[in-house]
Amino acid sequence: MMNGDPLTRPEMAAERIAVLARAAEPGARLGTKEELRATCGVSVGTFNEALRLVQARGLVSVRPGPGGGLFAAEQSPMVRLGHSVLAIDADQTSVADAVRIRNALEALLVEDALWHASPADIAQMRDLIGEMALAVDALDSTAFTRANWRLHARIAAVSPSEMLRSIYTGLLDLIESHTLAVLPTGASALAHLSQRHRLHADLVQAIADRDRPAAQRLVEEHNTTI
Amino acid sequence: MMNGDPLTRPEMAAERIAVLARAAEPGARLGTKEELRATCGVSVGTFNEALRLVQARGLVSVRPGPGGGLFAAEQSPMVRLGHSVLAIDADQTSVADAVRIRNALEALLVEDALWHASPADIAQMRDLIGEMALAVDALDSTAFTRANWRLHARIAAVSPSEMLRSIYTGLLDLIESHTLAVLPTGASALAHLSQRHRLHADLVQAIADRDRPAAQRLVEEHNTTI
DNA sequence: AGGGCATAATCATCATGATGAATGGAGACC
DNA sequence: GGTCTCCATTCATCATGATGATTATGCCCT
Repeated sequence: MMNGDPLTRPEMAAERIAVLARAAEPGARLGTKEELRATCGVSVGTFNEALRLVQARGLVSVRPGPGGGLFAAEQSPMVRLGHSVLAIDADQTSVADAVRIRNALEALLVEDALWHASPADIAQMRDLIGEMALAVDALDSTAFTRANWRLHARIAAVSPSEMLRSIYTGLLDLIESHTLAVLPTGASALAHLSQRHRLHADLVQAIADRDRPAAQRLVEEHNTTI
Repeated sequence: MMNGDPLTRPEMAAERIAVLARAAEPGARLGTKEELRATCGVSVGTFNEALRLVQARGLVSVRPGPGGGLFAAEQSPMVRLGHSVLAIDADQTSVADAVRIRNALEALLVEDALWHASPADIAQMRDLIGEMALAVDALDSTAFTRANWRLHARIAAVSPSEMLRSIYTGLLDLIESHTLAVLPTGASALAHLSQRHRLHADLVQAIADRDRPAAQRLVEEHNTTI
């Protein structure tokens, strides 16, 4: 199933069905299961496995009864978006891309936090700022980075937009999984961590104060300095 | 498979396996197919269908031989991102959200176009600007909007970041599928379309001139006026 | 014309058995 | 110790048959 692996028989059959479904008008009848199974040249069980795969992708629907069988379905736009993300070649993906997109979305999330953050939300953000401060004191840049990510995830959680949250936290996850190995250490790290901590504390304060101009300035600074 | 439909037997079994896989450490052995099939309480064929589903989601891997069977896999971050997008409840998704996220990404794409657009790319953008002009003359706001979307898709296609392109065009697709029914008509539309056309033509000119400040100003204007 | 019923088509799921391939581990040999 | 072979384990795919559910259509009755 992963890029580069040879396709299993059900996967090949699924791809065959997908090609037929995409070439048809939405709602068009593709044929009975038996007819399509013969077209794919696989056994009944293997065909059923393939069918599960293409149904899960929203490409076909299946009906019993006279005139029944397989019908081309139109993937909903959300499903298309999900599958286009799944189809991204992981080898062509850089952390820099993810960071860049994430930074573009940061401003939206802070905007949402200005409007939607409750006192309880802000208290939790402050807890995380406290954890970041402990990490600075301990000169532990790994712990600092982790707390920092948790702070950003917490800010994101305030947004009422599920789509925005999902995309953002997915990107954060991707960045996390690639970044832990290259964290700065040493005396210069202390100044950097302190500065970074200050920036985040000021950001949370701007959210708590509902101070949009300050928040926007801080996001801009956040996104243009590492 | 869609939200709200009763789960089929293979889907229920797949969910059961997914729960087990997520609860385990990556790489941990979950058991033989036969053991897990008994746990799920389904027939062999149904279990195999379920297994295809969870394998496709990157949650398990399967090995033959002594000590073989099912193993918990760790979804790659890209796969997690794709599935989190797939899991977004379509009923909770608004076009306004999609537009907002798309606008945030627009600046990145224009930035990429400034650096990566070839003369051929720019010529094609200009063709689309020409189509938009024809639509203004014909007072056809549907055709204008379509040409406008194609222009944006064309600008996006210049970006070397597959991730950015995929997310952006998926959002554009989502916006397209929801928006066609509410386009303005009438005399006021002419002034609006002309202004909008002018804005896009200036944007393409800024890209062609590699004029970053102008491009940024135009994106900002693009994103703050409808 | 509308509603209900019967029939046929088609699918969802179940059950069973078989062959060939892939894998890991143990034992034998150098 | 390293390598190779053999054996047992386990899976991938195939084949066949069955039952019960769902669906569309046609016919009959009111």
